Amino acid sequence: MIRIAVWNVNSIRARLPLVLKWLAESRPDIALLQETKCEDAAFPTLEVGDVGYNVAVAGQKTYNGVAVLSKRPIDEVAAHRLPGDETDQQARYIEALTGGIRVASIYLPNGNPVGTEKYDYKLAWMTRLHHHVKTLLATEDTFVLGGDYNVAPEDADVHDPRAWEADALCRPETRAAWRRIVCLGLTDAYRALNPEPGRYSWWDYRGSAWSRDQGLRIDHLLLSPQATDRLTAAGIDRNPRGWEKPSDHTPVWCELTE
DNA sequence: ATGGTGGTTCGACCA
Repeated sequence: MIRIAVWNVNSIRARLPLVLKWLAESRPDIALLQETKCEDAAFPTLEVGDVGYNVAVAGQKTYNGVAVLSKRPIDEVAAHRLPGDETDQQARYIEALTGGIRVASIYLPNGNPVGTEKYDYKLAWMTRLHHHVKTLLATEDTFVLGGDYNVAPEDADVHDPRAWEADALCRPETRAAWRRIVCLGLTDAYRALNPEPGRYSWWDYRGSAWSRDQGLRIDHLLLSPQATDRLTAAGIDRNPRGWEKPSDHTPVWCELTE
C-alpha cells in the first residue's frame, strides 16, 4: 500500500513543528505540500530529511511555493513550473517521479476578486493545466495530481453555497474549468469513495469557521485511470486543523495498492 | 456594509 497526502501548510517555516508531528504520526509515503512561502535554500530540507523524507521543492519568496516529500528516492523532477507559459514565474507546480508514480504538487490560483486580472489568471492557469493533463494522459502513466485547487467542485463541497456562489472558488466558470479537466479521465479520489456532502478541507481563520464547521472542500487528489485502478481508500484528516497554531487547511489522503 | 484572522515582513498584499 502506498499512501499519498496533500496539505496546504500556509508557510513551511511557521508550520514546521506541526508538519514534523504530522509526518511522524501519519507517515504518508508521499506528501504534497503547498504554500511553503520560502525560497528553495530556506526550505527545512534537513529537518524533513531527519524524519525520513526526500525533498523536491519549487519555491519563491513570500508567496506560493510547492514541495514533494517522499520516503522513496525522488528519481526525477519533471517540472518546476506549470508548462505552457514561460513568462509565468509563480511557484505553483512541481512534478516528480518517485516510487514508480508520477506526482504533482499544485497550488492553483485563488482568483479573487472575480472580475479582475487575478480571476483571468486563474482561468488561464486552469486552461494550461487542462493542456498539460492531456499530455500526461497520453503517456498512460500512473499519476496523482494533488493540491490546493482553490475549487469547490459542487455545492455539496460548500457549507453555505448561496453565500459563496459569487466567489472565485465556486463560480460557474471555475467549476466548468474543473469539470473540463476531470472529465478528461481523472478521478477525484475523495469524492469517488465518500459520497456524503459537507466534508471540508479548508476553514477560514476568520469568524470561528473551524469551530462552526463552516468550510469548503478545495484540496484534492486527482488520479489517472491507472492510479484509479489501484485506489483503495481516501479520507480527510481533520486533526491537524484543530492543533495549536494550525494551517487553515487540513490534509487529504488516498491509498493505492503497491 | 464592514470586518473579522493569519503569514510575510514592517506597509501592504495575499488568502
